[in-house]
Amino acid sequence: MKDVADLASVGTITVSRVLRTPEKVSEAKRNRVQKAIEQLGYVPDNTAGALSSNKSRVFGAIVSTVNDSVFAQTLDGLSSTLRAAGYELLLTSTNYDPTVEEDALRALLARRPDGIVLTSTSHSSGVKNLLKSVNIPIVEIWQLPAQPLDIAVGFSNFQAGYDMAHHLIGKGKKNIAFIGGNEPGNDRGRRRRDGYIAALADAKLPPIIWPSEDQDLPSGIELGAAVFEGCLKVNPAINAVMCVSDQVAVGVLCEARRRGVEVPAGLSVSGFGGFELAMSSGFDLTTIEIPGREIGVASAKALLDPEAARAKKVIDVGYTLIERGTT
Amino acid sequence: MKDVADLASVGTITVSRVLRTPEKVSEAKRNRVQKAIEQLGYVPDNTAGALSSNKSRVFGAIVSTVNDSVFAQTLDGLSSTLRAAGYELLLTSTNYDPTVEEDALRALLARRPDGIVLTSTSHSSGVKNLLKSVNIPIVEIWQLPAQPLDIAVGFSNFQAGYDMAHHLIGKGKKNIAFIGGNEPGNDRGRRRRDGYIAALADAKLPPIIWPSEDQDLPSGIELGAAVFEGCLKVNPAINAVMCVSDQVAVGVLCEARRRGVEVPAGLSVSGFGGFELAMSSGFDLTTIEIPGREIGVASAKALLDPEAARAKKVIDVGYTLIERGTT
DNA sequence: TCCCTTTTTGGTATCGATACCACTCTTGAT
DNA sequence: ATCAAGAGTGGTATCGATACCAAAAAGGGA
Repeated sequence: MKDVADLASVGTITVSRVLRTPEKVSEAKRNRVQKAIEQLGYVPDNTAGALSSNKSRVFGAIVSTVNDSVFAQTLDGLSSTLRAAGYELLLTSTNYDPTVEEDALRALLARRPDGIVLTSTSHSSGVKNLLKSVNIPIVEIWQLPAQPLDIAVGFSNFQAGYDMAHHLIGKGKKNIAFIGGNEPGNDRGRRRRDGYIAALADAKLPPIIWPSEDQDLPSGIELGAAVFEGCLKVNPAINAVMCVSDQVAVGVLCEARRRGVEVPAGLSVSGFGGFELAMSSGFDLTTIEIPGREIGVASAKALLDPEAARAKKVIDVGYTLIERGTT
Repeated sequence: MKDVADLASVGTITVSRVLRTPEKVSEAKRNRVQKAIEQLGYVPDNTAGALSSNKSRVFGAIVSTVNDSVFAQTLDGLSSTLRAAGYELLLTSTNYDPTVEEDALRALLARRPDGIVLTSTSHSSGVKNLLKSVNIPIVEIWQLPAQPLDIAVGFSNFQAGYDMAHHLIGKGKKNIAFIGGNEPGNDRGRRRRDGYIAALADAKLPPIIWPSEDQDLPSGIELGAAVFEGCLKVNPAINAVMCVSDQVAVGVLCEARRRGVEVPAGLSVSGFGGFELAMSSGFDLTTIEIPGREIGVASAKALLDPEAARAKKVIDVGYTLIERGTT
C-alpha cells in the first residue's frame, strides 16, 4: 500500500479511501491511485483492514450439510448476494452432528465474522453463551424458531405439513399415511409431521405414521420403496401417502409403477422440497416447493442490514403447494 | 489476550504458545493459562494472528456450483478435513460464469488464504497472473488438466467415457449413441464424449452424437425424456444410449418404462456420476461412480502438505464402472 | 479582499497476535 | 564444582490496514 501511495504521490490513507470510500477523494487523485494500483498489481490485505477497523467483511455459516440440493440453493443465494456486496462466506458443515456446532462456532468466531448464519434451531447452552457474548447479527434459517436468537429467515414446516394434508383430504382421501420424518436430528421433518397430525385431527381422521420411531429402516428413496411391503401391507386401506421428502415420494412412485398400482386413483403420493427430479415429466409429483435460493438471498440482506431485519425479527418466505399428477 | 496473560501471571507470548505450540510450554503454566482462557471465555483473534504470522489458516475455494450432489460431497470432504486440522474454508461460486472467476479470485486473495482450490481447468490470463504472483498451493480439482498450474486432484473424463463405451460394446451393442454433453462451459462432459468417440473408433463403429451442437434442448432429466422423440426417431437402429450424466439417464429410463421399451434387451442405458437416485432399486442404473468426497479429502491433504503433493503433481483418484441392470 | 464553512488530505497511533532475540533456569557430563 | 547444551520464558518490534485528529485547500458570501 505504501508503494502505491508513493507511486501516486499521495498518503497511504488516500489509497485506503480510494478503495473504501472513493466518493470522498477528488477525481484527479482517485485516477492516479487507481492507475498505480493496476500498475503494481496491488491486492489489498483484508486481514490487516479487519484488525484495524474491526470489520472483517466476512460472514460465517454453519450448515448441517451442503449435501442437499435445496440447501445448496440457499448457500448459492447467500454466497452470491454477499459477494456482490463485497463480502465473503466462511463455510462450515456439521454433518447433522450437534456436538460439533460449538467447536465450529468457536473456530468461526476466531475469524471475527461480521455476522453468522445457522441452519439448526436448537442450540447447546455453550453455543448460546458464545453467541450472546459477540455483538453481531445472528440469522437462523429454514425452520422458523419459536424464540429467535436474533433474526430468523424461513418458513413454517408445521404449516406446510398441515396444508399438504389438507390438500389430500380435499381430494377425498380418507386413509392418509405420513411416511418418514423420524430420523434423529431432523426436527424439520418432525414438524411437518405434526402439521399433518393436526390437519387430520381437524378433519376427524386418524393419523397413520410409518415407520414408527423404533423401526430401523433406510431413509430417502429406499424408504419409499419399502412402503409397500411395510406400511401398505399392514394397512391396505391406505389410499394416500404424504412423504416427508421428495426423495421418499420418488421411491414410492417407482415401486408403485413396478407393482402396477395406479397413481393417483389407487394411491395418491405427495412430496416435499422441490427436488429437481420430482418435478420432471417422469414423475409429475405433487409437492411443496421451498424457495431455497430466496432464503439465502433474504439472509444475506439481513446480515448486510441487520437493523432493518431486526425490525421484522422473523422473515417468512413461505412455500408453494404445487399440485401435479400424483394427487 | 493480555487479560488472560495477566490472570495466569505469564507473558502474552506464553498464552500464544499454549494455543499454537502447547508442547513448548511447561505443564504447570499450560494448565494455568488454559484455566484463565476458560474463565474469561477468551476467543483468540485469528485476523491479528494472520497479520503477524503471514498464515491465515484459511483456504479459499472457487467452485462452479454447489448445486450438484457430487460436487457437494467434494465440498463436504474438503471442509471437514480442513476443519479437523484447524483450518477454515472460504467459499465462492461462479455459477459456471467464467468471467467472474477473476473477480472472485481477487476478492479471495485479499483475505490472504494459505491455499486455493479451483474447479475449472481453463483460466483467463488475468487469473493465471494473479495465481503466479502469490506463492501458495493451488489445487485444481475434478478434471485433470493437461498442464496443471500446481497440483491437480481428479480423474480422467476421457478415460471414463472410453471405458463405458467399451463396456457397452462388450455387451454386443453395435449402435451406441452418446446423449448430451454439449452445454457451453461444461468441458468435463465433452471429454467423456471424446472418450466415447475414441472407443467407438477403436471398435470400428460409427459414433452417434445427440443432440448436435446447434440444437437447443433442455438439459438434465428432460433431455433424457426427449431422446425417444429426437434421437431414436431419426435413428431407430440405436440399441444403447450412453448418457453424459445420471440425470439424463434417469430421464431416459422413465420414458422407456412409459413406452414399454425393454431395458436392457431393447435399449441399454448408462449414466455417469453416482447420483444417489440412480443407484437405488427403482432404477438400477449402470453408471460410473466418482469418489466425490475422496477428491475433497485428497485436495485438503494436498493443501495441508503441498510439498508432498507437488512431488506427485497429479493425483488421480480414479472412478468405478458399476454394472447394474440397465446394460 | 477577507473571513468562515466545507471539502480534501496526511500524520500518527492503534488493532491483537506472532517473530525474533535475549535471557534465565535446568540438566547432565566432565 | 564447572561448564555446555537445551528447555522455558518474556520484551519489543512488527505485520498492513483504518480511526482519529489536525491541517491545508477550495468555495462562498459580505
